[in-house]
Amino acid sequence: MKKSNDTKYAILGLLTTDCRSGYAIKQMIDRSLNHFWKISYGQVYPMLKQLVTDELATVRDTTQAGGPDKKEYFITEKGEAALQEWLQTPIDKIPAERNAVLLKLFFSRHQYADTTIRQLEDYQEKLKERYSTYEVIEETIASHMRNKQDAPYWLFTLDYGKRRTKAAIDWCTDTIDQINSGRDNHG
Amino acid sequence: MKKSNDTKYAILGLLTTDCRSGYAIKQMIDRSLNHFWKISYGQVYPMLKQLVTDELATVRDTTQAGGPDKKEYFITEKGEAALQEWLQTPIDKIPAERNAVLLKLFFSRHQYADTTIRQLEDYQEKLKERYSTYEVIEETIASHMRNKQDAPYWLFTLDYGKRRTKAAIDWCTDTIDQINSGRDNHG
DNA sequence: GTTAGCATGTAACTAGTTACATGATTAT
DNA sequence: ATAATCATGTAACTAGTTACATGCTAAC
Repeated sequence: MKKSNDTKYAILGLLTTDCRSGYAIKQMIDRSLNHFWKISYGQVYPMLKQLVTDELATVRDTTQAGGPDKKEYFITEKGEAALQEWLQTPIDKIPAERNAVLLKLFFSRHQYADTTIRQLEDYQEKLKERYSTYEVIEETIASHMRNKQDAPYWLFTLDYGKRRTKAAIDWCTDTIDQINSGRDNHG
Repeated sequence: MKKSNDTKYAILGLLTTDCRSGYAIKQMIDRSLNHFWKISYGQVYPMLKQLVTDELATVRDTTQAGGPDKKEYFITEKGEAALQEWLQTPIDKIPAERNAVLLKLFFSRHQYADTTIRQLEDYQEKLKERYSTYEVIEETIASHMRNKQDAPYWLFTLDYGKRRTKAAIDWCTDTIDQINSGRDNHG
């Protein structure tokens, strides 16, 4: 069983949009795929090299007027075939989220209710911030919409993030309430 | 800035429940923390060793009548202090979920609507399975309820998982509908 | 002159997975 | 006998992060 390395296909897929350089790919992931994918330069550049080695992409050195030199990558036919094959392959298992907040909550009988509530409030605040970044991503996608074909799919992924984040925010409110009412009963 | 290694505290925390061996810890995580944490034996055993080295736990060899030998671990006072300190520390950032389904959806203009829908249906099915495992976890927690003090917190984490999974299931339904109605318009 | 943004890359590290190896006991 | 469950562990690997190193251009 070979591992299919989704990050490889994230990069390959982005070569089908306007992203042609390692820098542009990193920017794009940070700005528009941020809610379900992330990557570091330490992955981007070696992987682009690998794509060329595997003949899934070609590279061309480009000198820009008014900007530093860069490398432009282009997906090959073999690359497009590989991308489509990957798109058709169903995922084998649901992504496992590792959530340190829940881990702490799980052991919270070792803690005063106050401290637990503070943790949940802090988490909720971060979730709200995240929710508001979805608005930013929505704008980014809207302004990128020369690519009309991509737009609906990109907005679907955004909707997913919003709904799940909303569910988590609401859970925080309700859980804080429950801890508070439990505390009142015992105090 | 030192990384605080949450897995270490997951194990340390479980030593405050009835789990005393590496095997028991692994079972517990698979059965009751499964929806927000996972671990492999390749982490458990070396980490238990590390806890002893760091004096956060002690170990005792135990021979069982009717069972193989095992090692029992006990949290020390230093360990309990470390656990509490970790519990009080707020998380620095929201866990980033890497979701290959969304990644594929993001590039789905390269794919027939049928194939995209099949992916979403497959994902939804897996989500429903996962949702039903929450019922199992709920039972496990209920049967473990000698530890009455832990119960409410464990059920909170379960509620989180249920709500978020429900949000994802509903999103699948709505997204499939939208893709279908879009296809009708263009066909 | 200095900050911000564009641009490319590597080395060392940390975390986590997978496959392997061993062996006891209990139930079918 | 043989499968399931209990029990412990390591080696090799893969993925991903962080810190570092370099250098250009444009705007303030």
